[in-house]
Amino acid sequence: MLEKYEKPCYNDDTVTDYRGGNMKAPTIYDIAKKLNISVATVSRAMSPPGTVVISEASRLKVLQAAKEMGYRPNAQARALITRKTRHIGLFTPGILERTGLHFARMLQAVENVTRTNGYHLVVYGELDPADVEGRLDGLIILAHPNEAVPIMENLDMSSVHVWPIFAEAKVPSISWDDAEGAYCACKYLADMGHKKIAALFGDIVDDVALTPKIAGFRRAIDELGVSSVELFGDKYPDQFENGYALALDLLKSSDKFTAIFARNDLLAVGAMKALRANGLSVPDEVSVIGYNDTSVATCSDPGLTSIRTPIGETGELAANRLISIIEHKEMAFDDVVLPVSLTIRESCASPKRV
Amino acid sequence: MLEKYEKPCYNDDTVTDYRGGNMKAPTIYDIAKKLNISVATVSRAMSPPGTVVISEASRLKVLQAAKEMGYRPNAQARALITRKTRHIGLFTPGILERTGLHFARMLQAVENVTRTNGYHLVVYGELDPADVEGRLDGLIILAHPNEAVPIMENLDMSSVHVWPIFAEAKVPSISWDDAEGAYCACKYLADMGHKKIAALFGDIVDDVALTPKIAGFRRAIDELGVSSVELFGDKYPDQFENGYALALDLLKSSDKFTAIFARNDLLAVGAMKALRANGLSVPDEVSVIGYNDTSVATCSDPGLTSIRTPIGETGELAANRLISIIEHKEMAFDDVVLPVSLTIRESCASPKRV
DNA sequence: CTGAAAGCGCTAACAG
DNA sequence: CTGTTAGCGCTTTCAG
Repeated sequence: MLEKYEKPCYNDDTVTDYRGGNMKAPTIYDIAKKLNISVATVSRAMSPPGTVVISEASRLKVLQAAKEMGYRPNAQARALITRKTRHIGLFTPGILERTGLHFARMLQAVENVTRTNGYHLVVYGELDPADVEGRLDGLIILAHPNEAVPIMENLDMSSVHVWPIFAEAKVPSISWDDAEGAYCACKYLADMGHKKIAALFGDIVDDVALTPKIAGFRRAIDELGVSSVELFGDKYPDQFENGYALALDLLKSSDKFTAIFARNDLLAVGAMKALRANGLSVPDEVSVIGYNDTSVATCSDPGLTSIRTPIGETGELAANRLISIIEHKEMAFDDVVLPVSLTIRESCASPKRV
Repeated sequence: MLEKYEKPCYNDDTVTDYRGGNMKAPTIYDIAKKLNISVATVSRAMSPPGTVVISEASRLKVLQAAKEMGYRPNAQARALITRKTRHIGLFTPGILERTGLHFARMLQAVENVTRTNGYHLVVYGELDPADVEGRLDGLIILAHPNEAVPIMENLDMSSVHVWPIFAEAKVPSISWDDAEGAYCACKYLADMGHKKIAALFGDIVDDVALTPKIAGFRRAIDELGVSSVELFGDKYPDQFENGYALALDLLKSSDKFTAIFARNDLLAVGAMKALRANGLSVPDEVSVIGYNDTSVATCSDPGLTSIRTPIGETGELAANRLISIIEHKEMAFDDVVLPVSLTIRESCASPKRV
């Protein structure tokens, strides 16, 4: 009976535990041989229940033997024929600089979803579409449109784009509402009674990712009838230092602002430091509100009131959607814009300074 | 001439650019057919120069055709036969909670090294050795020994362990010198004139990862002839809150400390906040030194003097060493302990309070 | 130096 | 429901 298998069987019949020795890993041929059945049946037993025709008895018998023998399906052989690698990529250029403090939160969410669904997450700080072709089932692009678009255009696989602004209609996108966030921050300040709000935008004006925040801020200013000063520019590579420098500029001018809205938390805490260095207390004399609600907001003193952006949720959603697309549960989906919220701490109060 | 190839050729002769149409990707058979040579020669041309016998003329001819046809080697087919996947894993449980603020720095370094060497980095927040078997060429284990050891014992591949303490002699390890770090912090304080130093250790005493810090701290205390108070316990899940609470406990006691050494930066800034809340100024009345030199140290006010641990360097070294092992350039290497350093900011000064 | 042929371990028709 | 068989795309002896 055993002779009919032409494929070589490397392991003899005494194999009970692959880990025990240093022989080659058992294959479906070894299982088939041991059970006197065909490799096809073994293969069928290995595929997810319900996706293939096989008797319950066979499935159980094979699974049992496989367990005893320490069998592990060979991912490469499977991928070679199914054309699915069960790898999902995450492209995130400038892990530290750009995505900064958000990154761990995002990665954790994405990794959790991919792993739970049986995918392996491959992380790239740089990416050439050519050398991931055929290695990935799909890609999550966590990048500024400037970097994302060239990738998307040459990519031969499913992908989703995550960024607080839409990049392209061609690729499904997940983002969060930065216009609303900036509006909300500004309104919070105005509602407290602030009449002149300074905005620390930092980066260069034509940065597409900054646009929604500027728009939201300006809309609030107009609607709420308060006045504003907008500060741009980033002299230093470090956001904290930029916040410090920008706030200093602000103080040198004669603007009678009583509140500062910062484009991100680092800029905000930098500004707070400059304020204190100039004898101004936060929030008694000047209120400061940050953006992103990162760990620096939690541990600054006073605690920084900040707009919370749904980083983790975004990552989770992106991963889930990508998997749906890959598995054809969902061929396409509408772009999603997640809401932001306000985390109130101690850095804002009604204005006392005039 | 062409009939001799039994393997099917899916692409006709007009193929010039795979991207142009939606036919299947070209294989070595397509190249061989076009060039009227054997697939063996094509295969040889694809392997790294010098590793295989082939005439320079053939190699160039094949490479040229491959480029024109948009050929990409199939990673799975190659892996199936070579038994090398060119994937390296990074196991890092509790990406956010545990590895916290370091994580991005470490990941960036590791990703950079792996990518530069032609490897793809797969990240795992949880890992069962069974389901990475055969998918990875090696694994970087960035985990507390409690989590690392069970993994290492069941792992069937090369691995290196990264943690500020040795876990096992069996696996090469890279770490940094926390004993020296704690000593150095304490000495810095003592040299400034502090006579009683409080240590905020936070976590439970028997945590193996804490041991070197405690040992280093105590050695400094003994050698330098200063006195100390050690505080343990973590009431809250959040380190910042723990720092705050621990400092409060300290203030309630009658200890006449003038300086605080904190086990990590978050604990330190939490303590600074508690100090200020009690009307004590840093560093005028109490000096505070942190550990790890993370982003919160940079942006706290006053800037937190902190022990810098070489996270990025560690990741880089770990990845390089692992690759050396995988490629048999280095069969084994000595465990490495990287030095730490002191980053001086504004949170420490000579004691004025008595 | 090059070609023919044998697989790597697995899945998927296609028969039975 | 199960077995046979033909590959997936590539590397690697082994001849020539």
